[in-house]
Amino acid sequence: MSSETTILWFRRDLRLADHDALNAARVRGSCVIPVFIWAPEEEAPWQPGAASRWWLHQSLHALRVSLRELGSDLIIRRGPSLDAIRQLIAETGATAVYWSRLYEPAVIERDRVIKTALREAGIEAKSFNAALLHEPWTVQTTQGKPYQVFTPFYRACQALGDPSTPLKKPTALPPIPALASLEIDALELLPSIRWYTGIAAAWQPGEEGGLKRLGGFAPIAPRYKSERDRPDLESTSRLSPHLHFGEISPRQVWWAIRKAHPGGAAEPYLRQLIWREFAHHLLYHFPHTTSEPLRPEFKRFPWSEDARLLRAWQKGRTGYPIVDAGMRELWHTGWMHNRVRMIVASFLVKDLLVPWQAGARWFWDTLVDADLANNSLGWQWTAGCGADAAPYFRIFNPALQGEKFDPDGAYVRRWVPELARIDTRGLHRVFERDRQELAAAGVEVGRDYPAALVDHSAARDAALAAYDRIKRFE
DNA sequence: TATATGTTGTC
DNA sequence: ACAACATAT
Repeated sequence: MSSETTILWFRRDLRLADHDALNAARVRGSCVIPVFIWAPEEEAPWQPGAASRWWLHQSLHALRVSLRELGSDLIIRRGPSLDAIRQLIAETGATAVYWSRLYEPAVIERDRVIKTALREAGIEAKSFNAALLHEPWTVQTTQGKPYQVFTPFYRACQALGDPSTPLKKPTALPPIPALASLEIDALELLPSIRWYTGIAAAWQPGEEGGLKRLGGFAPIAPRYKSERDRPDLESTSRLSPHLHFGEISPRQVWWAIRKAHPGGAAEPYLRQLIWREFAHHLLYHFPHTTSEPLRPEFKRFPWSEDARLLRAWQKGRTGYPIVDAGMRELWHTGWMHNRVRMIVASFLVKDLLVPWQAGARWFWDTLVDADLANNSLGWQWTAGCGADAAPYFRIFNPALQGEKFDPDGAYVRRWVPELARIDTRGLHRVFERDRQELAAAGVEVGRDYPAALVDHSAARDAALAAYDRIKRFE
């Protein structure tokens, strides 16, 4: 009996369907012991932020309910992870530990140490893929090197063909012996101040919530092609937090979309899944890019460390309506539309000249889908210092972007209600309008809505001049 | 998945 | 007057 006991170590694979490690553990023997170990310090310097912890709390609850429905349970312990695993082995006589791989540098190193220690102790330690269509070392250039440009990476992935079809969720699981477990509340993942009510209203964490979201999105996925850039519409999948926590797998998403649209009408969306793969590829092969620019010349970029500017951006008080709408959507819901992420990021980095790392940190703490791979890629792309980077001179004009992608102003009116009565023409450039006109809509700039933090045209010139300075010494 | 500006074409 | 396009950043 004990020789068949397998510890199933859950981390960010919080689902029961399409779970290779779970499947292998069931095949191996009659006893599977699901465990979650809370050890945030092992992920330093990128331990989960506040929004992620809220999500994790909910997701662990959902996973525990699902496991109990199938006759099993979720044992919850505190780290250090290796100590907790050893303790469980002593308590259960387990002879194997299975888990799903992650790709953050600190986690890779932690897992490597644990795998080695377990094997030296005669335990079968085995990891599985659960998070990616193609793991980072399975895609390489003809030179055998990692990709640094998206399009060739995308083609290489296409050449690898469709992933295997997802595994079904088990209908029953073996019962587990009586073991001590913490309550989820004991992990204190929820903040003492209840700032998360807006987040709770917007999301259903957990496998069921993820599958519901996928089921709702798959039929309308073709809309993604034409409406993806419209934050005032609901045309994106909003699957990112579910994917981050592994509540659904990219294989499940891939096949649900493919089967709903065999003609290829949803290819633009599937291409975005490959961006996610690309981000993990880069994180794995260039692990320093979480904090350092991939292009070294950006190390001497003359950033401004103006805390006042950073704070205004964080609070959504920049005086640029589309930027403020995005930052407030983020604060209230733990999420921001991707087009708006690019706009607010460009504003922070290029208009305010605040280091991209400061923006990445804020996103890390406030996004429910905060993901080290995606976050690092996104910020470096915006700053122009990363792989496949936007050339530095691509500077978003927040007024133009607003007019183009929020043409009716509905997104701004929703998240910046003090501007709700201003007519659409000129809503996105409220700083250019005269006082009387705004007074008629009940707005006094500087009292009801902040004056523009910087003049975009001048800020653009300053950013280009700063870039010119680092370029000259290339 | 950029923008500002200048030139050319069309009415 | 303004769209369409080219080009520099």
